[in-house]
Amino acid sequence: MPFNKIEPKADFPALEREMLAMWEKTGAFDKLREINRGKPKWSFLDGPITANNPMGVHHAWGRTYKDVYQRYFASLGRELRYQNGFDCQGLWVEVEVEKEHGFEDKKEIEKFGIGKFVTECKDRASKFAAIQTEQSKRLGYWMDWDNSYYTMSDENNYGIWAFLKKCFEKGLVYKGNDTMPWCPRCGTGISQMEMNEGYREVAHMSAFVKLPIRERPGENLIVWTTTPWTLSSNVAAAVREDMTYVKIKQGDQFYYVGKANFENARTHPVQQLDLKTLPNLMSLQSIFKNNGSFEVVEELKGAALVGLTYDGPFDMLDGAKEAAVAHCVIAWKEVTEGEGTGIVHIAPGCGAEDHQLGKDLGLPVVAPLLEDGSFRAEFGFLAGRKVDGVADEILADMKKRGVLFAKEKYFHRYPHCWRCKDELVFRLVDEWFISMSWRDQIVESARGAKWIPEWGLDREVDWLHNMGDWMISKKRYWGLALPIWDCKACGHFEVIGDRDELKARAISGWDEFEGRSPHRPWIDGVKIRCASCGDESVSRVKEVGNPWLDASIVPFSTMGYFSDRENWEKWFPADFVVEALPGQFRNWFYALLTVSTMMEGRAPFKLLKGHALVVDDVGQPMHKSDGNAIWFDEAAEQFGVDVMRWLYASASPERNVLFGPKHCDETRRDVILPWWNIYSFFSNLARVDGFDPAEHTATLDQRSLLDNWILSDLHTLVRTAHEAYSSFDVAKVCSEAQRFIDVLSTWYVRRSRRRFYGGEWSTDKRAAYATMYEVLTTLNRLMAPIIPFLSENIYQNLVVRQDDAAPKSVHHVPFPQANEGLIDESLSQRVAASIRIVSLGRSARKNSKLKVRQPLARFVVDPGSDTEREAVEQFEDHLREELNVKEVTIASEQVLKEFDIPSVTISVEPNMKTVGPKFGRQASSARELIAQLDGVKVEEAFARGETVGVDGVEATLSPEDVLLTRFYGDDWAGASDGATTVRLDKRLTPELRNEGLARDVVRNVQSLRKQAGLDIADRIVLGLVGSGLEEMLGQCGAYIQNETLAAELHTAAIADALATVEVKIADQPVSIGLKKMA
RNA sequence: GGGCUCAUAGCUCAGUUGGCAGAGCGCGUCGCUGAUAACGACGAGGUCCCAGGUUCAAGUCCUGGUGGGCCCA
Repeated sequence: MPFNKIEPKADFPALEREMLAMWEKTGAFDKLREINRGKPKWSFLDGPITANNPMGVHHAWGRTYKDVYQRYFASLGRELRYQNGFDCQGLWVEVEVEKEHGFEDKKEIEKFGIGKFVTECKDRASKFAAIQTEQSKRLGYWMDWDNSYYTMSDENNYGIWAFLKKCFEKGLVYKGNDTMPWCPRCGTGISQMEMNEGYREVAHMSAFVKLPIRERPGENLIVWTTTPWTLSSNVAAAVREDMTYVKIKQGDQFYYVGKANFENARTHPVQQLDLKTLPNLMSLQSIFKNNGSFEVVEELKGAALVGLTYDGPFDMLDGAKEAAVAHCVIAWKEVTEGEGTGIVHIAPGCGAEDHQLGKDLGLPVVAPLLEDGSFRAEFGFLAGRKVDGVADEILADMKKRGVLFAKEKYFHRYPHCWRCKDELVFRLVDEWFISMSWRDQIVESARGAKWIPEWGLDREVDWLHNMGDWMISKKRYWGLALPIWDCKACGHFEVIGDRDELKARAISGWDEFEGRSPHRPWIDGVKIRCASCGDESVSRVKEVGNPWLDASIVPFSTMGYFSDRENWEKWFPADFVVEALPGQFRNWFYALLTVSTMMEGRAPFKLLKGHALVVDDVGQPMHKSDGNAIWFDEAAEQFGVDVMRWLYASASPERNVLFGPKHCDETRRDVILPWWNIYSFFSNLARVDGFDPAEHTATLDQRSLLDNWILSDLHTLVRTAHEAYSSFDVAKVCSEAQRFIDVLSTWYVRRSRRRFYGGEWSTDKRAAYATMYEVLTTLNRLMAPIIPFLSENIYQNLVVRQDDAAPKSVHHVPFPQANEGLIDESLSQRVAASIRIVSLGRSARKNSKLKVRQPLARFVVDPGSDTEREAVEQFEDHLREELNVKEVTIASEQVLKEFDIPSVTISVEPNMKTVGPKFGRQASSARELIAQLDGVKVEEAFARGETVGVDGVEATLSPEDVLLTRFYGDDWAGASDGATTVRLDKRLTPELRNEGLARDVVRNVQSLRKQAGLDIADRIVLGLVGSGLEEMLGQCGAYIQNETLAAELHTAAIADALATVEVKIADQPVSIGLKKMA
């Protein structure tokens, strides 16, 4: 079948959709799996994507990597699992469902019904998994989409039970309490990892509060807080023993504060907000001044205050009773001289550090808040009030009672719920934990895998060492049902390891549960008998599990660990995992390693590769709320996914990728379009010429030097691509391929173009076609993992249409092997040299304002190396044509004389690479002295085999120590680069001048032909009117007629011209007119 | 507060064992005109963040800063 006619302006998104449909119709993916079935395995483990929203462009980076490497290993004949994962359970899904219903808090969920709510969460995850599946297909991501894993599956959930049971058996599961960040709206604790993501800068009304010292009437401590509600739970006041404090007298009262704190200028600790618009903070000193005159009466060490007792601000509330008797000044080394008063309000029930300190010192804990962030009944006027609305009232109340010293609006970073954006509070809660006492084992697992980049391992180990015990519970609804049955009667708890165990242990509720997924609320009805006290109403704890558990059991649950161990052993551990780096050290990677170490004592992957983030055009993180996020679908249809994939594949993995229209355009222009242009150039010619790849072949010795060169470079590229792909460095494949495309376009095709024109199938034409065909099909296969659509489209035309026996998809073709026999390093170097010399020639022309259109008599090359000399000899024709000269000559003494090339002046520059070591300490001064040498004399001396001395220094110069730069006479245009010098003869004979004029005329006529809408083959009558054209026409008339298909050439205006134009040629006005031949 | 990391052209980034500061984009000039809304060439553009130090020689090595980013506390 003939080759397709290729439109130069391609609609890539449309082309991609066509290929998608074709794959779908022909079952191309299934066919690939069939081809590789039973072959050596390559195990990829997919980190599940959160199935809660449609994909953004940022998801496409990681997925591009996943698909690229899968396609590469498939092309090597490896069997793959192709299993995609969806992360389904967790708060983020709940939040969206809540939003849909407009729920404000957990009460509304319970009113709505946990069962209905959980079902909707499930449905939402399924819905977006389906949407993401379609989007992933559009990305060209080849996966076994009917076999994706879902973290909400029974297999996955029961798998986690098994893990937790193991932890339990080792005594690592415990119920703990801690003061932790809590989201009052979501009614759940926020883990350390989650909190890191939620900091925002906000203003709070802060309070300076008086604490009257019981032992010393009239004397007060002053503490400061940005969270006045915590004052209700104050237990102690902390000072640093070695810090200096001042005692200040104001009116009839005395106050204690830190000396440095007292004197410090204060600032808001914010970075993002516009600092100029922030109100200034008053120093503590100024705050005193505001209250009237004062005087510092004494300086003392903090130690002098320790042990004093004081009256708390809310001792009258029932809830604070226990603390009231305990109020005392304690020593704490964390107290600072920076912000605050130097005396720190300690509320162990309202702050993590406070809680730790309280534990250490055995202080009572006052926990004032309920789950929903409201005050407990024992807190008097605050009872039932939500914590986020009481600051003003608390301040007003303290003011009324005279214990408020001052208040002030204060801007700072404060943690917020990463999902609902509400402010977090610190709250004392019971949660379930896995002890990390065995962290060293996990570290060992981490070390057992290879990490790219290498520092990833260090980062992970660092995290593992610092990580506290893993809080695995969440007081929510949609998630793993923690398999912990906790006996209310005796406090004994146990972990159930799987469904069968639960069935065996169940004494009630099983029948209702049977047939349900192990989720709330259905699982909650199953009761067991307490193994310790025999109580028969032991229920599961209410909590659900941390979602990172869900994602981390997958190396086991998805590979058949619990159902088909033999199969599991074939795929575990995974050969490859690739995910975005930031965050995952403390999330998925951490959890994966923890679970897998518990289950099998080793990492679940052999190699982990990480990459950075996708940010917008100007480097800012993409956020839906900032309006700079780009949805995947939009980008896919605007730029095409091949462009997107190339952009991602070519990016440096450790650096954030800037994604935006500008960068997509750049990628398209730099890579996709040049590649397409080369391809369409070939296909269109092949179509017209009736090229048949089976028939029009060429042996190596029938091919031209250029052919052998491009084949050499091609196979070097194949070799490099293999190395790069298999070391997971696709960016290198991209950069090398791009370099190849560039040289293919700008040299091979450019230089070979004419070989494709003309009718007969000469040996040379066959060679050109055969070579081009091999280059295109090979390069196409090479890039197929990166740009699967475009390469498929090209393959269908270049191969499938020509050969019925060929594999039906480019992705079924084995990856090409480098033919080392075709690689000729020295030929590549010679071609590179010829390209360099042409570039020098162009530079010389440019410097002397001699346009390429003007033919010149002679190009003289003084080669800088043997390679260049050979290049000039071998590629003389190319040099002549590219530079439009009549002759190319290699410089020699005889040549210089013969063509009257004047002696040149030469400047001398030191080559510091050799001069440095040789001159040592004197190198600097030598450098200047050398530059002043007479270059001609230096060159002559070298020519005689002598070295050259430099005044004032001892060593002498050899040829390799200096660079000599030549200057050329009036008749010559020259350029030099290193040791290479080229010269162009600037002298124009009348014949040369005429030829130049003729080419000017031709160019203008061609442009006029195009304007007039003539077909390439139309013949014309041409009229030229202008002074001084006769001689030129006499010499070059035939040439002009030939080039412009002018059957007639007149030196008079054409009477009924189709088009005319007035131009200037060699500064002379010329009128050109033409009409179509009848 | 501690650790890691980055800082090079207007932009995005290379720069290996220390040895004449680079690429692409953008910009400017020009060319080509049967790859044509395409393509090519040439050019301009630098306080290599700052200050010290080592060295004949520092973008590169060392020390200390400044400024960004990430992580931890």
